[in-house]
Amino acid sequence: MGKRPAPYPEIPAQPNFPEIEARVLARWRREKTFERSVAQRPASSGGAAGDNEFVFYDGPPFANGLPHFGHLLTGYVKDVVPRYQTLRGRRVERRFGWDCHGLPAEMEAERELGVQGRAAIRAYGIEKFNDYCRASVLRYTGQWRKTVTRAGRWVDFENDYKTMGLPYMESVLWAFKTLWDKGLLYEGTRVLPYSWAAQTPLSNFETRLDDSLRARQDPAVTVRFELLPEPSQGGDPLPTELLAWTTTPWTLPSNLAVAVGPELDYALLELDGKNGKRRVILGAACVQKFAAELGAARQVGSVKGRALVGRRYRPLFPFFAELAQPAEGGPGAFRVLAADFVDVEEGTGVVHMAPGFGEEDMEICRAAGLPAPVPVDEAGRFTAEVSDYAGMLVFDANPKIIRDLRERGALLRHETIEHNYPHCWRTDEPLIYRAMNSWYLQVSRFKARMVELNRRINWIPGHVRDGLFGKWLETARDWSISRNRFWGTPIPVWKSDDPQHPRVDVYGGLDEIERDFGRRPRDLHRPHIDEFLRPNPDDPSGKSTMRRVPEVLDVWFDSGSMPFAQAHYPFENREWFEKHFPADFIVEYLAQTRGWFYTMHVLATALFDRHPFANCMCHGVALDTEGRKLSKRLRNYPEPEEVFRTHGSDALRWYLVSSPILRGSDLAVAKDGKPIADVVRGVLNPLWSAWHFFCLYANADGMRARLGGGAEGAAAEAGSHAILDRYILAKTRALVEEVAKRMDRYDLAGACQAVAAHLDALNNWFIRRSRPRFWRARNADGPEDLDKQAAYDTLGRALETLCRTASPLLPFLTDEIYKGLCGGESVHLGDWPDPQKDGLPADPQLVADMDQVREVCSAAFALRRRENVRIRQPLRALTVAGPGAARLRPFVELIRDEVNVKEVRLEADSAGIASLRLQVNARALGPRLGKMTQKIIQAAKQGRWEQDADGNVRVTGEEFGPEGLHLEKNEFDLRLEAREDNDASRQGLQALPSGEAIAALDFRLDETLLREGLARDVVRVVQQARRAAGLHVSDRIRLGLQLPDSYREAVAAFEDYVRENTLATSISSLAAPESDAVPAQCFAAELEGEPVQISVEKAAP
RNA sequence: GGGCCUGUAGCUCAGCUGGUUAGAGCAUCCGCCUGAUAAGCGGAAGGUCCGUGGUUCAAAUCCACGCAGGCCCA
Repeated sequence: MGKRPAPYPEIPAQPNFPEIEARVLARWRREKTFERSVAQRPASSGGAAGDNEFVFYDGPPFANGLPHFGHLLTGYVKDVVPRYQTLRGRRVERRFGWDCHGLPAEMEAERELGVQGRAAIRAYGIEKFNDYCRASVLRYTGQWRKTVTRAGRWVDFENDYKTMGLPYMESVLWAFKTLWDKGLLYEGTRVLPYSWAAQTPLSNFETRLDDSLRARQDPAVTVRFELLPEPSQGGDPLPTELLAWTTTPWTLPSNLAVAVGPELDYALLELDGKNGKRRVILGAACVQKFAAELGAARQVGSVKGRALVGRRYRPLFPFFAELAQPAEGGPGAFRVLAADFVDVEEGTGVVHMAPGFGEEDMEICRAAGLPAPVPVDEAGRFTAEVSDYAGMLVFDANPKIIRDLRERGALLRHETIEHNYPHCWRTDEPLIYRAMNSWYLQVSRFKARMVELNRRINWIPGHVRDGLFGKWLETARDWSISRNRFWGTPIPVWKSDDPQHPRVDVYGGLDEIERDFGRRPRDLHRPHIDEFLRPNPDDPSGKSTMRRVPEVLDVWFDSGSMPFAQAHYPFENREWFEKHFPADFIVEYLAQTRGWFYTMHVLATALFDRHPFANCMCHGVALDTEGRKLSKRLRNYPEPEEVFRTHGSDALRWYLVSSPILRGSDLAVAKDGKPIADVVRGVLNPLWSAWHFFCLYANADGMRARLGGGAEGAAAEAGSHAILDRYILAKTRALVEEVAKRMDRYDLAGACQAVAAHLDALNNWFIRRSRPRFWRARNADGPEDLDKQAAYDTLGRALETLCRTASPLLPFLTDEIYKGLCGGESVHLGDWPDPQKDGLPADPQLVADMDQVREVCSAAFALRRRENVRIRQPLRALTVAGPGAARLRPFVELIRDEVNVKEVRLEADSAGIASLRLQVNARALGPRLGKMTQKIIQAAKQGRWEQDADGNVRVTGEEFGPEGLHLEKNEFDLRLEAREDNDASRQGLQALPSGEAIAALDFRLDETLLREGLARDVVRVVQQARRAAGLHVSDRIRLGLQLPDSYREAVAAFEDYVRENTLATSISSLAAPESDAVPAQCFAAELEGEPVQISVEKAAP
């Protein structure tokens, strides 16, 4: 008999997953699998153009940083969903994008070039600076590509988009111009969060990114503002001062007013000072806080804030003293103003106002006709206007300012407070608030529409729509879109440089610029674009020039433009854009509700009156086990490269995608990566194990599974075991449907759970129960071979379908198995399983029955455990009694084998061993009977009920009257329970959890049963010896045994059994050893404490 | 100060369109099988469902008020 060729790969039981992944990656690259998986799906299904596309937008990462753990998580989701949709037949194009502009790039360039600040950059040369930025932002693209590729993420790097590309930027200009034409842009002066370190204002949402709020210690001072006598009221009887509190002493030199709450009560205190009596005014509710300083003071009156409004005071500093004189009939500076926002929670109820440095200050002061001087330069240093502190960084000036106040007698209290203070997300330096000129998008005008359009978006998790994002939209403010920087899309506005001849031009594209300037920009970046000058057409003298304003656009304007700018819309691809907007799906981390999600929504609403994406998934943040953010500095996370090397990408993918982080919560990642190893153990190994089993036996038998249809037919032909075939195929169908349902809802974790549960059914039920069918010797075309073929067909089909179903979740492993199983093309080029075409029967009843079978077996095992009887010991009989028992008829063989009994009896009547318990269906009963429900539940629990011959059930008891209370059929279930006083002897009883049947195991043993049990014990030790000897599962052996008497007798009585189950061609007795030494070729073991020896010798086949 | 989320077994989390006895995985304990897998399988133990009130015949689930944690906004 010649050796049959192995139809399947010879694979190890313990695979090296990283090695497999490397192989699969090489194959994908060689066979251009990704490209083909996209290309083979038509964009339209024959209906409307593009109707077969699933549109995915890839949020562009900042290009000049390296990919980190968080990117991997997002990347996996960005891969799983498109792979799934591709299987479903959709065309899913995936363009990678690079976010090139903005502060991150500029900061890095400043650092590396040693050029700090705007003035230094101008001196260095804007062109050289920007050239440096351009080169540096693409520095890590290679590393990105490598990591993303290694993670198995399929994305198109060739056809990527870059926000610094000319076409992209031209689309951004178009957006600006379009918004301008709609009247949604304006230029204005406002107080903005300003990063003096980065020398630029930030948008309100940039200050909210990540952990920009950080604890910081600052001085808090309480200062005295000395009121000037009020001649009209005859003057104050004594010198009087207002107390004000601030945590930004450096703004005091710019103080122009103080504000009080008009309706608040203020206390008038009198105290003795060095220079005689004086009076102090502060919020009545705040007096207590200043007990230390004002303890000796007497309250001599109280006054409403309203009454203080208009009073003048002496400026603390001389720098802006001239503003006390009203400019054009206004009231002038250094007066008490009214402001509703003033409260007495913090401070004194009197608020110092520096309109150049506070948003509310500016509003209040502007209403009072006051200017907003800003004596602080771009770098956060005082200007010459404030001569005493000129050149000092404002925070550094605090101590000197406080000292000067003290010397001047203007300081009441100096303390230090720790508070949360916003910091610059790029430089980590504290921000200041500063009046700036800026360009604004008037978001407040279409806020309501954004809220409306948001209702069309499906957010995952759902609460984000009306919660985090919805609430944020409702409070949206105008967006400061300009930055006083260099590396960005230029604001396309040209202004006349002569105010006598004003003119403003806005350009929305290269053609328009060429038309007016006579040449076409080849690069829209500064400084080139700044060189486009022309005479002002509105100036008859011809002397003034149109010059571009210096600002560039906020980088978030770039990324918000991604849906149209990536396609150079509207200059090209008009149709393409229409078909790819809005996106079907995007995913980023939760904080992008302030970033990319938000800016896309703003621009989509303003420009197109549409929502930009239909399904948006927000995931949480990965933290370490201490709850800290993952940081390079702390090295508190498993290195991705290391995980790839040890466990592989599929394990990491599964770990992340199956975790609650996808539902928006945070995930604690253990640095040691143990949970990832658990994925290997719990998911990858079992899947591999099933495949290994298949290969092992199929190769030994030289048989192939027939996958192309007919498996079901083959299963039907086969004998008694075919029910397992039908079961696993029906179970597989249920899996396919469950995973589809989950994936369609973007519940990736749920899909993982379904796959993991299925693996258990496949390995620990179908395969384990089917093993004898794979063991049996071939017998050319006998019934054994038909059954064997059916088993291979079924297992092959189950594996093949499982691979296709799980391929988005485990793209490497499933492709490796699929290729070995089916040959030919990658699993990722196939279709989602179709139960009809793939012959997967729908049989929920069979699946439910099999679940019941497993319950019966579990019950039997529990009974054995209770009685301390090992499973190898055959027992006389298992009885399953109850109305549900008959359904198990087709499974008796299976149960008999699994629980090791000689007979399985199914009986409808369980009266002898079980009693009935009434379980009322409260859901049905409640609406009908209301209050009575609880009493009925009580009665049922106490067994106060009767059943008549027709099966009618009445609960009895005084409260239900003499007749009792009749229950309708749908209002109760009768469940079986083991009877304490059962009439069976030596029987263990265990009710099934379903209550439909009760299992009774007969533990009475006789000589034969005992012997068989011992024979099985012998078989077990022989199997251990086989394994120890390194034999193949199908090798035949000559078996030698040296056993205690009882076992020898058992082997003699069950010799055939022992031979069959150990593949022994002969069994002989070994001579009793003369010493304790074990002969070299023998395997030593113990049976019930007695030493035994076994020799296994490979026999001819 | 306001908003959103979270609070369930030792740990990580399901369940929460109200329905009697609250589940899973991991960890623990006990045991078992073994001609694929000991990186396996089974069984058991483990819970005032954060608290207090309320609605209801019935609350982990709905409502109110708290408490604790996270995030966001003032």
